[in-house]
Amino acid sequence: MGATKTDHFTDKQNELAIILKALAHPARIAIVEYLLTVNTCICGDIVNELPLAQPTVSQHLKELKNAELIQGNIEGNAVCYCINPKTFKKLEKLMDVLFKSIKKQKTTCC
Amino acid sequence: MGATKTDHFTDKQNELAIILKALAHPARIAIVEYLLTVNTCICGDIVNELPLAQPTVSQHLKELKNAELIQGNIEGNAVCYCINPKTFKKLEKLMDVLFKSIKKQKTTCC
DNA sequence: ATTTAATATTGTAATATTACGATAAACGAT
DNA sequence: ATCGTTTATCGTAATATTACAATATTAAAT
Repeated sequence: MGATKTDHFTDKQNELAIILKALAHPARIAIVEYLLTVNTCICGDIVNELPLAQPTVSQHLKELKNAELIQGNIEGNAVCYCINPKTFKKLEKLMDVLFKSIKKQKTTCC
Repeated sequence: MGATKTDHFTDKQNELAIILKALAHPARIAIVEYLLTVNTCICGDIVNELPLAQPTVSQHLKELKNAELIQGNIEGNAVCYCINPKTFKKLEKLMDVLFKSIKKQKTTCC
């Protein structure tokens, strides 16, 4: 016990859960929003922007990168980060299925 | 250390993170999807539907209820659950801001 | 009043997340 | 080669999440 029983759920359910989980932290939302305003920046810029220590920011960046929500390219001794629109589009599609289902529902509740 | 530093982020960032976190588990996505197909059901139906023990399902339902993604109405000795469309619409609006920003971005990356 | 059925809560073990200091690794500049 | 800059990783403490057995609660049925 303790670990999520991913085996028992569908691939789509697990995939959506992984992307949502990567976004489900205010620091990571802030990073994404920041990247959307500046388009591109190095890790140090994000460290300056957030009220968190450098290793913490680095860890959040790693999680966003693992979920493929962002991309990091090495530029000399710095790393240039940016949004990976592909994953966001995938997320949008998955969420759209949910949102459309909700709009189709007629009964409010029991 | 250990706890999320919610104080340092905006209300919107925290609000979105809380809703996403509530959805960011395959079991809870499965519950939401199931509720969307049946519109309304009692807790026991969800327990039968999922590969999880009754207390685990009850805990997931509580989290979805805390985030106001679902609603639970007492019906005799059973509890009738259903989707709360309001929160999903709020989520859709918050996500739409992100998705639109991504579409506006011209530069792919560094 | 007792029994049955449906949920919730409590307690707890296993695991995961969050945060950061200390340190390492990688590169450019001197 | 050494130094400064930038980022990642390691180690670790605090906290949160996930899961379930056992138990409690609630209400209907007998």
